[in-house]
Amino acid sequence: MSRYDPATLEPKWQKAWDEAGTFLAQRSEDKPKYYVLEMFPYPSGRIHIGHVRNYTMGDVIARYKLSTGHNVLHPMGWDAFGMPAENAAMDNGGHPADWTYQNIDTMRGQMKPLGLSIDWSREFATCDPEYYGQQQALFIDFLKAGLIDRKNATVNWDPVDMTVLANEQVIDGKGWRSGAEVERRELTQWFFKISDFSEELLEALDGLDDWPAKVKLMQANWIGRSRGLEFAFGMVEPTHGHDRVEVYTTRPDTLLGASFIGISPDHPIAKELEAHDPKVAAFCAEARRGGTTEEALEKAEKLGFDTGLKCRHPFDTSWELPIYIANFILMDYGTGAIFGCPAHDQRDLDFARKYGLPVTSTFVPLSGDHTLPEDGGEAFVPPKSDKVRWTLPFNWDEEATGEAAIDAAIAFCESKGVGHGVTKFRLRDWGLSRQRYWGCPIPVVHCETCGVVPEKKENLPVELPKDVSFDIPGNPLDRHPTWRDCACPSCGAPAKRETDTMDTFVDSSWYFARFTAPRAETPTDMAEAEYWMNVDQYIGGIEHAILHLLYSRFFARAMHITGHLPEKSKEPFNALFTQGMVTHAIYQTRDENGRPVYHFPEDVDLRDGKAFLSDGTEAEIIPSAKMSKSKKNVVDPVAIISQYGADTARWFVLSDSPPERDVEWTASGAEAANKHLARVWRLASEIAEATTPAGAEDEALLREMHKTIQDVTNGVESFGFNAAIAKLYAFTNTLAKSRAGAEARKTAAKTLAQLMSPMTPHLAEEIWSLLGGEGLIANAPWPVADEAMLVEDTVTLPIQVNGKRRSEITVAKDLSKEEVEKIALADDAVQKALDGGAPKKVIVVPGRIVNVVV
RNA sequence: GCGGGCGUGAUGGAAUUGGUAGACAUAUCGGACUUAAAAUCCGUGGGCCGUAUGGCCGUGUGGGUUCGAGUCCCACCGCCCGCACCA
Repeated sequence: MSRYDPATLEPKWQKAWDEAGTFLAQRSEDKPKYYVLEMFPYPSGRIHIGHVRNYTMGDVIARYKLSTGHNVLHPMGWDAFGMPAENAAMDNGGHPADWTYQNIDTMRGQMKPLGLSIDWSREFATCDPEYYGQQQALFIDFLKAGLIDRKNATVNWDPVDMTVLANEQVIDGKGWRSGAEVERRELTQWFFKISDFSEELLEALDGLDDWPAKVKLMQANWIGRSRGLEFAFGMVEPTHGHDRVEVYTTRPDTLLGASFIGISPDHPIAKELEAHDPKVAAFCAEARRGGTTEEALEKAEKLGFDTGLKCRHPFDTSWELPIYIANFILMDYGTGAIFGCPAHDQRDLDFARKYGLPVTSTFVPLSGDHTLPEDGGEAFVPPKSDKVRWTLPFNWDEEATGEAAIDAAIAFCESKGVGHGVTKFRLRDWGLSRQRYWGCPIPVVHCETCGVVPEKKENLPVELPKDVSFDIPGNPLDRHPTWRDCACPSCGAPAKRETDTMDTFVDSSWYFARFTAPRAETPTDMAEAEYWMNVDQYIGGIEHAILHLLYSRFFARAMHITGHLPEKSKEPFNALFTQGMVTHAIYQTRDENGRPVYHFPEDVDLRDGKAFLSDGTEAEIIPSAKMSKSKKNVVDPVAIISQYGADTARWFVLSDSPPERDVEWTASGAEAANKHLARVWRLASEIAEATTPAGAEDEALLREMHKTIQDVTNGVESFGFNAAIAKLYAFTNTLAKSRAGAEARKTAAKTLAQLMSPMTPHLAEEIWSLLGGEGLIANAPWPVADEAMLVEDTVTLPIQVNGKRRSEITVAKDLSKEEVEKIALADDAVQKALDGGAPKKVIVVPGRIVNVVV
């Protein structure tokens, strides 16, 4: 007998699918459609095992939906703009486009052997001018619809390289290449007005029933709706034309605990002072040091500068509060000014202690030991829903929750004419400008007479020039000799092109819509979008829970407003699944200085759970670490496929862990997966030649088969791939041991192949054809469990005594509670526990359990 | 720092969502087949006590709710994801 040989059978079936056009998405009204999409990859150069897992999951769904009678759309493309291509050009020369397209070719070549059911005819890369030209058309439509704005934003400025840095290029507050201290600088930028949709994006989360609750919660917190008070502190002495400081606070109830006013270094008052006072200028320069991330701001040492200016408290004009410039206040938030209440905010308390400012509690706990912050305790910050005792209420009960107090405080302030209650959102507008070459050019022109003018649509795409160099920092578009110069689309006079390009999040915010009509002359084709949208199942990493998904939700709305998507697509992803990573053990030794040295898995021998190098040295095993090239704990899918075949890789990445969690890649696990597939192949080959007559064991096998159909179907439907695979293992064991007749075993083996076909499609096709299945298994209708074969007439119930399992009974399935109780109480173990007495209580959960309390 | 999540045998994990903890798989050990090895097949497989029937303990740690907790609540510890210019 020949053996399981994926190296010949996998290409054979891939060719068969190709020739039959099995996975070309077909629009037809006679079948329901199903659109399954995995987040498309960045073309980094090689696929990694995480891609294999991600795309295999999508493939299982796609193939399952195909066999349940759907027109399936399962496309693939490339998120191809971005910094790595420019960094490669800087480091090694060459052009970002060449680097990117070569990587795409490599990765496509690595992906195709996986046998994914992808409609490759729809493939595109976001750096194709055909794609980004349509993106420019969208930009122009958004601009005309008032969905885009221009204003200032803070960026990381590298004063040595004279360039804007991405957050990831700022390491410990220093530029990654220059090592210079980064400073925060303001620049005029383009913005999508996503904050206009804050309320809607928040409210609509409720309708996303098939999204993970945690993702919806993260988005809700990110959008961050808050109710607060906007009001002004009058200044004791006006300065440079300013006589008041506008603040927004979510805790107006603590207004009587106010201690100081804090303003951003970029606040208009701070800027005035900076221009006139070198000491203020020095402080502001110091305060602007470091990166722009929220994390950096929160973790930085809190610094303040006493301006000497004072404000009056709105409730008591004799009460004067000092105005500090503080480095932790961002101009982008609220009004760029706050009042500090040290008793009820730890950051304000640290600040107050550092600068010797007063601390006044406005409420204390209802009971228990409490050291007041004025006496050296921590800031008291209970949840707003907790009741506390107020020592300084204005118009509410002494015992009230923070929530009630805030509402009462807003009402009180409004009645006194001190400000007004407002609802604000944390969500900021989406700054899309990037001072980089390798992105979609922003299609506008700056004209001296006409101002900012959008490019004419017939001139799209505004293509990136090819003749650029990356030998000096900064954006090559800025210094390109001719590309910048153009004619104003409005008046025809000489003008300058915008040299900023778009954030790569823009590219990925509508690619799912483009897949429905990837060659259309407009961004989308409404008929195609009507048919294929929405994405029925979207699959990707949890790291995209907020930004990518929120931006896509905004884009879908904006595309609807501008007539590029139907109403129903305002929420473009019906269901979302976030999968875990693939991890791998790290093998580590130490050099003479105690520094870690890492070793590739293929250079390590595993014996008795220990790892040894070729020279016999034992290496430490660090399990389940995120794969990283520097730690050398990577496995190359290409090597796995050539060693075991794609089906083994696919089977393994699905088998060991629930899809939403991380899975640990182990050599022994991959080996075992391969052995199992070889066993299934052997089993099917034997069954193909079997001639045993029908017999008494047929029914037991078929019953088990129907149960397996049910379990595997449920598993696939609910993303329980690992559980489905466990059932398939169990059923393979049953089939291997079965003495049923040849016909029953053939039926069982064909069904087994069908149930395995979404995971191991090549092996499944091979078995299907071996056992005389009709056509391709990929097109065969999914097996349906026969309800009659699932019914059991008896059930085994565990008997607990005081919650501990002591015995079990087997009873008729529909036996009454009273009868079950009677049988349970008669059980030896129960009798022994009762010791002649009567039970205190008997709990009978039908079909589940009996618990006797003694 | 803030927001979100995760934690079960030597290992990856299962558990019908509050009802028999450890399915399925890996490592290990034992056996069959073989001159031998590989492959394959059968068995063992949380800890402790016991020849065994069985008993006690056990889901990161500590507490709580419940007839019953891996599952719910509170606190703590550890790890992971995100924090708006990485993709």
